[in-house]
Amino acid sequence: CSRWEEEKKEGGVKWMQLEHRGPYFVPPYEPLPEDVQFYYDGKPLKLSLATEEIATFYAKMLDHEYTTKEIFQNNFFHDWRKEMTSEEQEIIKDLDKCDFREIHKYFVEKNEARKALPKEEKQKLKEEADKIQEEYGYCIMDGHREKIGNFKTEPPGLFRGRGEHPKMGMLKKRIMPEDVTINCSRDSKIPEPPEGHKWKEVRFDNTVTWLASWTENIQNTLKYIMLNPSSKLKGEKDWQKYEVARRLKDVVHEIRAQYRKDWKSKEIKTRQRAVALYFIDKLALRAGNEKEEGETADTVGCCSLRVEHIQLHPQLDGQEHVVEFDFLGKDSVRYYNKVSVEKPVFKNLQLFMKNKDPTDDLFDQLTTTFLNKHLHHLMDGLTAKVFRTYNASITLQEQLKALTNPEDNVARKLLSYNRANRAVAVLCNHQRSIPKTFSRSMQVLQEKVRQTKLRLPFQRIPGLWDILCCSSSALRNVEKKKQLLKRLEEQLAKLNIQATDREENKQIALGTSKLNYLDPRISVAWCKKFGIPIERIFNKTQREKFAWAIDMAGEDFEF
DNA sequence: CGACAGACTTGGGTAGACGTAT
DNA sequence: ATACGTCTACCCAAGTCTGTCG
Repeated sequence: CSRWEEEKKEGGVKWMQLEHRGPYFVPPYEPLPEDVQFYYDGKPLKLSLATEEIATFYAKMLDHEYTTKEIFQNNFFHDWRKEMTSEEQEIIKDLDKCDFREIHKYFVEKNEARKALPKEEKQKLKEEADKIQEEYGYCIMDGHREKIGNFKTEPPGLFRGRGEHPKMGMLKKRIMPEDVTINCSRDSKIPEPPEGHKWKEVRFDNTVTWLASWTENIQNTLKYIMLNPSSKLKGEKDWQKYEVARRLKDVVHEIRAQYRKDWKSKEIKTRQRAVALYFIDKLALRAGNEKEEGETADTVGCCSLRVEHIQLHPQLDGQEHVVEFDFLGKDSVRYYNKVSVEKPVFKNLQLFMKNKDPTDDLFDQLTTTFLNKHLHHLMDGLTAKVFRTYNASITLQEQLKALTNPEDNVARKLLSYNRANRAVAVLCNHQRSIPKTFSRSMQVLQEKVRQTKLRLPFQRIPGLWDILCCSSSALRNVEKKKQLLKRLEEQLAKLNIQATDREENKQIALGTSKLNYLDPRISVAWCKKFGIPIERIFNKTQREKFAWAIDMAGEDFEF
């Protein structure tokens, strides 16, 4: 455990020593060959270098649906024109008259050519990439060599947010060393900017964890280069997060009693806070900070729910006091759920919605700051998102307890694990789009099941072999057959489990909860208790990220 | 306070590495 | 050995929450 339990630093200090090479910059733009042309109004037009580069961004995206969106086109064209020479601006006035198809074709072919490269060439490219990773991908922090999460600057291109993003298509500019702030320790070997360039700033701030930062031009916010999750720094933070969630376990009953009381408060503000907290606790909703309108896609969380996002049904499908939620959450993922709530919650919701327009805030008196202030006062370090961590982890633990049968084989136990994981993913609304190859690969699996069944001989005639048993050689034969049958049956069971698992997982993403919400010590303990090798549930990256938990948790760990 | 900047976690999508079946 | 499907690593956007400033 030593690595995870070294000395605590005071006063927000995150490290004593930090040395690194700075970011790796994406290579400069390579002009198109002479014979690849852009056409305007049917006629070839030679573009200036900067204009051409931006044209290639658009050309590369031609077969994406979003280039057909008006917002995307307008944003792109507006930003593109800004970078044009005045001569180009004179000519290029209508995006519809721009023909990028030849450029598009050029990149498609270039891509295919790269894929078709001989093995040795590919090997060479990989070695070059590895060399860059080796040189720029690691830093020294307090004497440990640590992997960096993202050591490359982001390449220029066209911004594509998620959902109906008002800024889609805008030009994301190339990051230059002059944009980059370096953070490292004063006495370290300070990274050299690329030849002929200088850094925006070099600072020595050991109260933050980032190695470099720059401001991106779309939202005008900072981007950082930080450590990989496998690092000690990130691991300790992660551990801390779960310890806070475990402390919530001790007081959550009091908190629940409190918000039930608050449903009847004289203050509307208090009632709103109590109902919102009920949703955050029961449904694992996100806090829902307010966002600047028009700057991002229209998505909401709990505190920013609007009247139009819920419908109240006094009765529905034999249940009472049903709230029907329908809204776009983080990443514009739809949250749709019908929940039977306690009567005072229902009554309060009716009250909050009275005389409001659909676009009015449901919790008009509530902000995340106000909610979190209250939570702070209930428990040290408590914020809205801790409820998600707590409920996810406790659900996994309970589900594992309920679903795991010690008599089961490994495959069955793993199915139980995945089902427990799935229960959490459903709770947290972690969805994915159905994989493009899903139905085909499902068919392939079903066919395998069928084939295996066909190979099962005599399966429905028990005792047949006993009858056939009349000589010693026949006996040996029968023994062989029995072995074969057993193998086939096991294989069949395994395939069936695999098929079930895959079908149930069609629209559910397990990764996010596994990586961010489930205390890994629960999984480690489960593996130890039931003799499952840890590799069966955590891949290499996950084992690296959760090294602290694998080190610490015994089979009797309780969240 | 309320807006805003800053720092850090959480999120889905996807290219391409990788492993497996044929 | 190769084709093929799966999984991982990476990408970078989009959240949460804290602190500061006027």
